Amino acid sequence: MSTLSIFKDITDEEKKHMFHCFTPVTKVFFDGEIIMNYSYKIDKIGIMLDGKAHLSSIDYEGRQSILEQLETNDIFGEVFTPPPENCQYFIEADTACDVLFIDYSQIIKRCPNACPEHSRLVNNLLQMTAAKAQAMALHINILSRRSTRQKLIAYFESEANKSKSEYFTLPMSLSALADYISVDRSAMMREIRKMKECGILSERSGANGRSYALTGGYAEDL
Amino acid sequence: MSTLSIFKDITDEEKKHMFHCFTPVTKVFFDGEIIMNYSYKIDKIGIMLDGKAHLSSIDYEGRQSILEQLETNDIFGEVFTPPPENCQYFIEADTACDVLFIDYSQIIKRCPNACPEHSRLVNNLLQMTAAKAQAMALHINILSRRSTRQKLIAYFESEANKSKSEYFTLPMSLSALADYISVDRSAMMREIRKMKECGILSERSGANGRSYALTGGYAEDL
DNA sequence: GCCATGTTGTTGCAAATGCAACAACATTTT
DNA sequence: AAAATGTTGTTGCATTTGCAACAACATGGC
Repeated sequence: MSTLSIFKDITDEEKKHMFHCFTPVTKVFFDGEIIMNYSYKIDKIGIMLDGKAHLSSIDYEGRQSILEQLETNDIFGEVFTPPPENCQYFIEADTACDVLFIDYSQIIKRCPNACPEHSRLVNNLLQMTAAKAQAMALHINILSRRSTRQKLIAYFESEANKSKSEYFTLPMSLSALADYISVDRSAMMREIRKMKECGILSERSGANGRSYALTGGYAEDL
Repeated sequence: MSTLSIFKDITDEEKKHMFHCFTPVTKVFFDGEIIMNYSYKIDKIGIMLDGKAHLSSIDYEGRQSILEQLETNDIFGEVFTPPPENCQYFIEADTACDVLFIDYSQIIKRCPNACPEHSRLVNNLLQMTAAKAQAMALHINILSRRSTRQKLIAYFESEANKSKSEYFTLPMSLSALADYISVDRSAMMREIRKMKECGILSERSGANGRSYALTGGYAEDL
């Protein structure tokens, strides 16, 4: 897969020209900072140029869910993820982050200059949005499983696929994973223990933390 | 909101010109027909010109989920919703459907003719993909609720918002709704009954079927 | 009419889950 | 070093949920 980036096929020279059409703003955030607070009617979209963050939801009862994990070249914004009522959505930096902000309306309005860089940027954004849809589809696939074990297996399978090796390291803490798959953390821990006892999940510790692997035959297992 | 459509701001004359860049195919499907079977590596995207359909997932245990409801001007395809392993995905028509198919690769490749209609089409597709992301975000918001009641409330709230009236009619059967919110149908029926008893949900029958309404105070209710 | 099919509605029961509460441990701050 | 913070790991218990199985009803085809 060719690297997906907002400025793919756009040179620095062309960028300057493009900035006549809209005025992008870059900003740096530190670990733990709130990058964007989803109120209503913000039409700015964010592009993660570098760093990691996540989109959290907190409902009126204080329950937290992790809706998205954001890495380099991911996009975010209310245009893609409008918050429902009674819910607070916000992007929180997990590392230092470089973020580019653009007005969505400026992107999709018909460019009066008809500049080719503009349309190339829209093309890139389409691809990044498609990639976002893929990430969301994976999340839906996981959440639509009816049991905690099935959710874990679906998540672990996708991680195993990404890592290309049998073992994979989790990109987040177990607490965060529980929020991502939307189950109670203690229930998830209990289920992970059971899966280890059943022999369908194995864990090992290495230099760079712990890693896990699904061990064959879990498909047939209840 | 301006109507979102694949050919927005593109005249019939321009369409002909555009067809030099890529070769769209339209096809008609009948109620119940399979519009697209997601195997791997199909890069065609579909645009629902008219009609309704849904994306179903069936896992290796035969469990069915409804991942997406598709209406006029919605888009679909593996580029947005790649199927995981051990899972079968397919689009099934719920009514008669007119569908337009385009190769995704033909859309995103740099247009050698640099035709303005092409970039307008990409612009439209970006907006349709953003709309798709919004629909998926809503689904994730519903599925991330921890109890059946919370899922139902989240779903009903979104339907109530759409209908602008207090009462709303369900766009699908209760069986399909259970698949969409990923809970057991009998458990869902049980919960709906309890919600009616509690007085947080009311149902009425009219000429065009049944409609429901959330009645105040459900937020505080356990 | 009759049959096949699909939806709605219900129940019992075993199992899974959420919740609350706690302990052990690691990491960072003061 | 001590304190504060966050993660991992555990348990008991009440409740919710999934599952299987069934009945009532509507719909469409023959």
